[in-house]
Amino acid sequence: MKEITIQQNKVLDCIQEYINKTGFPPTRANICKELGFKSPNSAETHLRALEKKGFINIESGTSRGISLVNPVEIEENGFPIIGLVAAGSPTLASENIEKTVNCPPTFFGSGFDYFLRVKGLSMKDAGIMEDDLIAVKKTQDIRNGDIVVARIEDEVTVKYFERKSPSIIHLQPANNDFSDIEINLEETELYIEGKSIGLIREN
Amino acid sequence: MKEITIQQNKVLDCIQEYINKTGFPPTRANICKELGFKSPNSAETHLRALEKKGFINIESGTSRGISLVNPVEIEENGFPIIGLVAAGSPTLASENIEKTVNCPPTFFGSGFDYFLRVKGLSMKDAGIMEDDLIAVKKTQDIRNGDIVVARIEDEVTVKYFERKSPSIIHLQPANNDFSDIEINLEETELYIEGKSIGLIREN
DNA sequence: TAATATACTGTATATACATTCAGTATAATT
DNA sequence: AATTATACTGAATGTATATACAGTATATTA
Repeated sequence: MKEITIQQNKVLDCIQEYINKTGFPPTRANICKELGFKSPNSAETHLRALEKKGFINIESGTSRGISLVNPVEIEENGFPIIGLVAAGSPTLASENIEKTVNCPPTFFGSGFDYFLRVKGLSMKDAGIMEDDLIAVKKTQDIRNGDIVVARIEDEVTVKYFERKSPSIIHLQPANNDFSDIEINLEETELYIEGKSIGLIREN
Repeated sequence: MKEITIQQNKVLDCIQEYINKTGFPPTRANICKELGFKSPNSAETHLRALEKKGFINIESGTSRGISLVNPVEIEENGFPIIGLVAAGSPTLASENIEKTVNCPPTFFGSGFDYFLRVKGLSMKDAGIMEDDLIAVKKTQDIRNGDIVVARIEDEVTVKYFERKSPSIIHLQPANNDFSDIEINLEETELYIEGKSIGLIREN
């Protein structure tokens, strides 16, 4: 965005205030009245300058055809999106972070830690589709039926959690094309990264 | 807020969409073009009715002097959640708003207008489950395969959109337990409230 | 039965508005 | 020294726009 002069900034502010106050943009005459100009051409030339510099759009031949070009919102501390790779643990290392999503920490009721981008359709019948973002809360407080992010040896997967016995865990997909994974904790290492407490889909 | 007729609701939606699209309110002629009216007075009378019922303000003698009384979505990045009721149009009237969700307007790429809480499982195979919140963008720019919020006569539903011929539209569920809805536009009134551009699930 | 609200078409018109042209003047570039 | 951007006044003009008026028609309310 190019430089802006003091007068042009006044005009830009004037437009913003006018829209906030009335709900629609000002005419040239409105701007003149607000800023004390005596000729509509004073507003006109400032508007042309603002358009040229990319701060506003002007719809030609249209009354009040001014629209603000909103600058990109400031990216505050958002939540990271982590890609779910077939092998490897989803770490918060920066190289694994696709981008960050700006939303309140309490977006899904209780707090969560990161978003995980889902690959595959193994949880299709639970309404979790390819490329969905599941909100993951890092916790070991897992109950039967929870959707968990589990790491078996080096492979990360999203499944329903079902404890059959103290040492036998079933990880169940929500898709008939996939089979249950039975894990004997005495033979195989299982680590629960966390559980899904919400979902976002960007179409 | 008083009752609103279907036609008046169309005009209200039209105004909102126009502002979203252009940044400034429509003229009478703009509304006529969008909704297929042939006389500017058609828009005029609807506007007067909407003003009388308190949905809009009209600044007399002013071009494009229409302002929305209830621009809920502008309030601090809060987007309203509207319940999907079997009968009736999802309006932004305050009594229909469950609560508001705080998230950036560009959360799903392009802008959207409100969240609709989904009832039933007719879009189950598209990963849309009961009580999910779909992000609805009010628009008439619909393409085959889009997930739309449609109103057939007085019933609101979420389905895939498929235009079979200029006057035949299929609304397809994503669930084998449900059947396609075939609509002949010459016999049945169909109004597209908007399309789904994203989804949020709160577990 | 009369009155009112809804839902339109169609014509007409005063004016609100965008936009161009003609100037004046100052400061910053090239 | 010439050009360009900024910062205005003032007048003129075509048209974009609001809005009234005249109809037609149906449904609802008092």
